[in-house]
Amino acid sequence: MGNLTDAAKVRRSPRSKETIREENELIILAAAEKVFAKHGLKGSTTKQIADTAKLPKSNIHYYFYTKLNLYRCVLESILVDWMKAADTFNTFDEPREAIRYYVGAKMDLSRTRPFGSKVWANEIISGAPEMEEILSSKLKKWVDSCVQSINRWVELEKIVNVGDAHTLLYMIWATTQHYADFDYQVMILNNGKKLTDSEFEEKKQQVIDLVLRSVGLNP
Amino acid sequence: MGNLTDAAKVRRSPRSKETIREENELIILAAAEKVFAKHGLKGSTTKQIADTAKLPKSNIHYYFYTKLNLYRCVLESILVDWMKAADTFNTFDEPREAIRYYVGAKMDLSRTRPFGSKVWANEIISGAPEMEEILSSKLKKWVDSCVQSINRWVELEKIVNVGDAHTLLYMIWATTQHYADFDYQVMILNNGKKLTDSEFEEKKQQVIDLVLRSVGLNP
DNA sequence: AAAATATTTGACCATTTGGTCAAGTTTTAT
DNA sequence: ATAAAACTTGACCAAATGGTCAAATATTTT
Repeated sequence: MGNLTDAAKVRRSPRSKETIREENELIILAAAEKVFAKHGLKGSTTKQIADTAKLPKSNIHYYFYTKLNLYRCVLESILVDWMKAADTFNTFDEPREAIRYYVGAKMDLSRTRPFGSKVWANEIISGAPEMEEILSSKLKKWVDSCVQSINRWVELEKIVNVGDAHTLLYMIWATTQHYADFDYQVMILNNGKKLTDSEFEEKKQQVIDLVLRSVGLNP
Repeated sequence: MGNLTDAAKVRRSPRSKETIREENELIILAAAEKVFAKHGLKGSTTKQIADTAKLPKSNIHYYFYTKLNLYRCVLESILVDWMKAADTFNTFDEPREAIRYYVGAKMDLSRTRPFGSKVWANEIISGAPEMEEILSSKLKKWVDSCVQSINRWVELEKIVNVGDAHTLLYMIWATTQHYADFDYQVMILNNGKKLTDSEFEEKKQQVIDLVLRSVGLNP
């Protein structure tokens, strides 16, 4: 057993300086995202998160103080990725390109970070008690500028008149996030097998085409 | 205080025979649907449900034994409404009518029974631990026949080729259920006001038109 | 009317929960 | 080298939880 201690020493030494905090925070955030995705804020326990992170429970509290604070940190960390995809929407002049890029990016996020999407879904479903501010400030502003873009495209007759631009946005959000939030259902209806990468790329293209046609654009 | 007892007697007497159980079960189911929608299975407490139902906690256990059993009963009761709307999809020959009717019915359900939709959403998000059987039997069968209908429409060139028919179905589900599951977000982005009945009818028509165009049909 | 059945309810309990704390260990700064 | 700061962790706690039970009340059956 003596050499085991030596091995541990060797393994631990390269882990240098202030990275300890960073590393552990990332481990805990990832574990928390997974657990919160499955059970929501109230349904998740700090012990579950600790076990998932393979750390003692006290450690979770040492880094994040309370469960609620950890939950907020998870939500915020998801928002960063969320906003990156969103920001591009208004940078394209042509609706075809804007929709293609944005829908594609949202589909990719659903694929790469399904737990994050689920945590957000849970939060909104339960009345967004922690995210009310962000929704009515940050998100509201982004949506307003999106709506303007869409309305301009309608005026320029680049897309058909969809009535309320929000309706189109909601369709895009709902459809793309469905592949993350309801991935289990998607799997069951795919004969119990998870979508392969190439299958997912197919669906992504199909979703893009559906959305394009829905506003009168020929894919 | 004597007449208060008399009043109670008078009020209670018309409540006849075996309706006691029926009445209470309905009250508890409604309360449970509301609470489960907000907090999920694990996050909800029997006390919350009891308070919402304005009954003592023991009463909930008397009628439904355990929290898990009550949860299952709620899910089943929602499924009934769900399936009613679903059954009609394959009764129409023309895709335009089938889509119009089905999307309309799903939107109406989102409006009239948002809590039910949320409970299902929560259940699927958390991996459908209680509904796995139903998903892979009942739902799978219905979806398969739906997919056939859609594929036939494609062959007859009544709608454009959407690739995998599932993609279209998911878009319909996701978009319509968005108005229930994310109603809080919809409200915030509607300047903090709930959608009025006439606003909702507008959105419903817009969703129908988007879906119709997405498969190449002119609304 | 009285026996049998169904409903109501408060008191109670073992378990689980989020969170604290202090004693130990490791890493960094001097 | 050694003091200071940061990290680790098991033991612990008050509050909340799902569920039980028996006694009281109401309803139905005979």
